[in-house]
Amino acid sequence: MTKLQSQEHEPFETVDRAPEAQAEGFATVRQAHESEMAEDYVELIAELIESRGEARPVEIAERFGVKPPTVTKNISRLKAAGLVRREPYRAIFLTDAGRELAEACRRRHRIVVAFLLSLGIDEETAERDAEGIEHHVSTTTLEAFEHALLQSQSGK
Amino acid sequence: MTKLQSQEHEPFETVDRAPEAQAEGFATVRQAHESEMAEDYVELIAELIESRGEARPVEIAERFGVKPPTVTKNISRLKAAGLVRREPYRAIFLTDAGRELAEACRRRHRIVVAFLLSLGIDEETAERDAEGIEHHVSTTTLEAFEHALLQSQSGK
DNA sequence: TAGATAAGTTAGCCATGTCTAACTTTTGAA
DNA sequence: TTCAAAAGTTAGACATGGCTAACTTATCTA
Ligand SMILES: [Mn+2]
Ligand SMILES: [Mn+2]
Ligand SMILES: [Mn+2]
Ligand SMILES: [Mn+2]
Repeated sequence: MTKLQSQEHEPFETVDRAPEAQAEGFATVRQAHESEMAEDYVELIAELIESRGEARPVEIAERFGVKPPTVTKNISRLKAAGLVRREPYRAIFLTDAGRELAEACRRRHRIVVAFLLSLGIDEETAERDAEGIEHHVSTTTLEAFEHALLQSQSGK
Repeated sequence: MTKLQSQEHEPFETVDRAPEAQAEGFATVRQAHESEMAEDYVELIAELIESRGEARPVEIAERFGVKPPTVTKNISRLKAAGLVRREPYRAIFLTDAGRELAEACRRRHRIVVAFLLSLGIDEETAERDAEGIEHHVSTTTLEAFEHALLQSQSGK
């Protein structure tokens, strides 16, 4: 309660930023979008392997809501990136790097969802929003979410 | 404190969802990314008009951290979408539709930033993360952010 | 075990959003 | 008032991530 200044009608101040800082922000968003496909794929592949024993293109296509050729193309990109291992017409496996990335993404995903749920948001909305938000949450913000989550758990 | 079940080591449950619901979530993310360029542009254009009197391609390019030809191309897309009005080599104006979209985006942006700040996140990180997150926040979630913000204001 | 069906791939198309190089228009200073 | 510098545009390239159509391979069932 030490520093109120003068805003009455305006709910929150607009933060003024240097052009260069702002540009960096947009660059960060673009980078996040570049990694997004890989993150979502390894995450889903890990979950399919866990729940179904293996990850098959049909299933992946169904879960993402895309057509099979899209999956084929993207899987070959993941392979080129060293995240999956696989032979044509066979199931898909994660490399060590893929598994590590998947674990980090699943953890982040769970935290984001749990955090949204803790705000009283319904499950469907929490999952839908988290699917996009997760890729834009820095380590700092993720930690803040975890912290807030602990608070809400002890306080309830 | 009425419904603890049985998780001990696992911090949060993974929400199991029907393939179709999951696919819808990813479709929502893809749609958000389709509107993203338009949203960020009208938002920035509105801010430039407000602070500098007009919105010029050079300035837009600098703030986004992209090259001028990218701005030219994107502005022509916005024009085709009916969000801006403009003649070659002149400054850029928002149409009524553009102004409306800009206002909604600016409001949403401010709320997301304010919410992140309320979690104790530093300004730079809040702005950077918000730039991506804002496009994935549903009305429901935005309202939850506003609500949490009110709580944190009264409680502090 | 043959043949039908399901799964997966290939080829080629498209939209988006970025870039560089080269050109045009506007602006402003001498 | 000219002309150089700054601003803006055009053309053409590229990567990404979707798609359909047509083909190939694998699986299952009669
Ligand atoms: Mn996602
Ligand atoms: Mn996810
Ligand atoms: Mn943004
Ligand atoms: Mn995004």
